[in-house]
Amino acid sequence: MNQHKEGEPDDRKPSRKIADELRHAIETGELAPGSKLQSERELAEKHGTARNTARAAIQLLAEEGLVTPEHGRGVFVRKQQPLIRLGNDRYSHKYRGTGLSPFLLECAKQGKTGRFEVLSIERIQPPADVAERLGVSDKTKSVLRRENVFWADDDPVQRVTTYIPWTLARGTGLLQEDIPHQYGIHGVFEDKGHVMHRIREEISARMPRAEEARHLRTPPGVPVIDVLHTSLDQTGNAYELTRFVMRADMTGLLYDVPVE
Amino acid sequence: MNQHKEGEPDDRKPSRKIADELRHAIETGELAPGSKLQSERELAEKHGTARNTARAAIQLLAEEGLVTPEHGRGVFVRKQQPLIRLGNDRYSHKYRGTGLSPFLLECAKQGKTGRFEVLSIERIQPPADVAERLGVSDKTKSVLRRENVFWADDDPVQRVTTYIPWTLARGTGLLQEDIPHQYGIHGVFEDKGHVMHRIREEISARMPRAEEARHLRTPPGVPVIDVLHTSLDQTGNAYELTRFVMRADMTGLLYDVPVE
DNA sequence: ACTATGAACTGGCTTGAGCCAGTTGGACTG
DNA sequence: CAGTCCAACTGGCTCAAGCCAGTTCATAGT
Repeated sequence: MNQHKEGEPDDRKPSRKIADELRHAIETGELAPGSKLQSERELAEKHGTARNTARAAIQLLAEEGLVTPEHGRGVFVRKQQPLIRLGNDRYSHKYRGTGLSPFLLECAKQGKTGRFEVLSIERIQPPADVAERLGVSDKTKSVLRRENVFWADDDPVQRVTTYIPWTLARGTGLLQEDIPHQYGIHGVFEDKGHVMHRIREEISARMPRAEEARHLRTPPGVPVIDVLHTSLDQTGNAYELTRFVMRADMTGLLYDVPVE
Repeated sequence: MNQHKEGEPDDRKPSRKIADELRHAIETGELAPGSKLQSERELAEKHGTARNTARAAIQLLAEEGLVTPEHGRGVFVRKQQPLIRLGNDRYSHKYRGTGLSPFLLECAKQGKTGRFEVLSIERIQPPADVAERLGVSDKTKSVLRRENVFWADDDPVQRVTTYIPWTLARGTGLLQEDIPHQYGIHGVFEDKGHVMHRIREEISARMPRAEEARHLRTPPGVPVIDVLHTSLDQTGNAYELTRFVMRADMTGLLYDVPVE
């Protein structure tokens, strides 16, 4: 149980020592996922340290994402749930016109109820990175922005922001809230001569901004995956851009693509 | 500068108040990337709090990835560097046999010197997820594992672990340390009748495990991107598997793929 | 011109005390 | 029996003090 070799002086800081011991117990399954740790006060007494020190140890584990403290209840070993995997096939032709949403299908596959919520639909001035990728030169309120949040049961899972050049979006009904995200809108683009031919997705990960953490209710120690998606038509023209900000503890990505 | 509305009582915790003020200064550019914050002791005195409280504020920002404390030097606003973007075209035929490595090319593009280091090459018993995806049923030391670390200048950037069924790897020279990662090895597979036809990549993000944080020297508040790559031949057979663990503050992914 | 020393700064970590705010479950009340 | 209330638990946060360990740089000694 104790990590240090006999004979050698153990010069680890007390907080690290407690953290190492707990981590070891978690990794060996001695502390099962979902189970409750000893309370801060108990840990402190057991190791002969101040409560602050036990607390620091727990924070170390929380930062690694191993553990989630819950105010008034205790500290729990995080159980990693199966990820909702969004694949590049979510834009596949096979879904077009079926009314099926890959996100909702994935939720169903895991016995969860998926839904989405429209935060806002506005005609705005695009941020620089969006304007650049959409090739929008005139910046004055030239894009339609639609902001959705997707839920699985009672957890917000991803925030989806779609940008569409206003010239494409005008008079299409895209302002209506009952169009289920981008899965229902691609017909509109085809009517205007833009058939989705390729997609380009720039992926990065980071800790959530304060506002994103509020929206997505991410526990501490959970990063987000940030996907900047661009839809290209046959001529390589970008006609639609979507930014996904996804909770990394609930979602993942899957690409199954040909080698070119 | 102060975030709270006049007249209303400001019931934010002192640590959050300090953090909010600093965050605001960072977001407005008042505190430029790379610049040094006031010391913990100064911040504490300025806000009339204990040093612990100023310290807690800084830790909040560090968890968000806005700031990096450096022992003995100070706390600095993190400057986000351009990401080294690895695309799905890194497996493209255009690189085959050229000796060019997309990773090293990306480094060069940013004026950095890329190199790689071989941690280990061993014949081992595969972990369950690897065995499953490779379709290896006999688990006894049936795969070759090769572990590399890629560097850009003096920063470790990604840890790359390649698994190859031993039946494929035997007698191929893959045990040699001077083969530059997987970029040089695909010819071997073609000799054995496995031409790379599709790739399948499962992507997730998380905080680094303690050991990964040591290897990659990730500052606190920096997650890793975890990519499980599988190479498939014409018959859909998985003949090679590679796991990338990448520092999210230095690397990103790019997929430019056809819609099928 | 070089090197060694050390003071004065930085963050890292701990102590032990206290109060606040959610949560839980049992006892008491209608 | 259903509800209310409260004690005892949980983590959240703060204080004021102290010591340790890196870093930096001016100064003193070669």
